[in-house]
Amino acid sequence: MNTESWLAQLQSTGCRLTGARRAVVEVMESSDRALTPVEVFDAARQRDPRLGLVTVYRTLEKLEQLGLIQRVHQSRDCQAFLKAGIGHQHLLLCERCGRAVLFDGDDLEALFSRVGEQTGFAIKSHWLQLYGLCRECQTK
Amino acid sequence: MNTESWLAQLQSTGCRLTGARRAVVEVMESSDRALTPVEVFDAARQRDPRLGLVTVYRTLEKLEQLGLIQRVHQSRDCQAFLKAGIGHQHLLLCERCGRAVLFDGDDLEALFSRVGEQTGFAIKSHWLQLYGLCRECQTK
DNA sequence: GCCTTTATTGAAAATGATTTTCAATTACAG
DNA sequence: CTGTAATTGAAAATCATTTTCAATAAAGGC
Ligand SMILES: [Mn+2]
Ligand SMILES: [Mn+2]
Ligand SMILES: [Zn+2]
Ligand SMILES: [Zn+2]
Repeated sequence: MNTESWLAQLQSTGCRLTGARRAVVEVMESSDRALTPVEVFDAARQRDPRLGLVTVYRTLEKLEQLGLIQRVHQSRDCQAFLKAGIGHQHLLLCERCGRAVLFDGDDLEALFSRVGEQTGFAIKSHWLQLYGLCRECQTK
Repeated sequence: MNTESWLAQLQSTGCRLTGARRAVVEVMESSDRALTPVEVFDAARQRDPRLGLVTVYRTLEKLEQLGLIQRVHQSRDCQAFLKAGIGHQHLLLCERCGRAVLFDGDDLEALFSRVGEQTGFAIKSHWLQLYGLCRECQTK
């Protein structure tokens, strides 16, 4: 259960440990797909029925600041959140069920230097996402 | 002046040619950076002071459907629009001034097959954006 | 040019997501 | 256990976008 580690990190930055935060953390930490604030709200409310949507927004903001979750941009929903990986990674998303997988080890240096030369830009960072169908969704 | 070509395309799909559309087209066609609907509104209003923001939204939607402009997602603004290139291309954005450059000729096939094998996903499409500083912004 | 038809327009209202305000509650240091 | 300051949820405010609607004007036929 990684949940305790997330809660410990929250606590170490001066946050108090509440039922509302625990519920949101449990939902985010155990989800393998990006969730919108309302989806987090619906899931977390089952653990803490008093929970308000406002608190979900506030907790997501805190978790993002701590680098425990990341914002996921998609053509439709740009406000969904997913647990973050460690270090530089990229996302692979299932177009059907939304499942998300992180991967690393891209080698784009050659591309960067070519584009840098052609355009005169100094390239600082990049953003790569792959879309497809996960194993389960391929057979349905 | 490519503006006329955009207007002709609009007309060929049954649209009427109005001052409002002409203003929005001129702004989008001549901008080298992504603009939000309000930015388009402010710029286009100088050509057609009567212009309403609603019409900007409606015209941007039409231009996007025709493939003349594309939506640009960034960490902050996910609702900005930029003229589209031809065929499969990627974006390079200046982090300072917002200038946008399209480029093509990425070779990511090796990466796709490796990630596909490791994850079991069938990879269908991808999304790549580079960020950096344009030549002008490097020297300031 | 002058009608007629019908798409287009902008103002205002409606919607939906997010943020702010605020008084009541509660975690937790002492 | 107590005092205090952080946290909470409800309600109100804000902001971007969409819908509604009556007035306007583009384009085609004359
Ligand atoms: Mn990378
Ligand atoms: Mn590509
Ligand atoms: Zn799937
Ligand atoms: Zn620049």
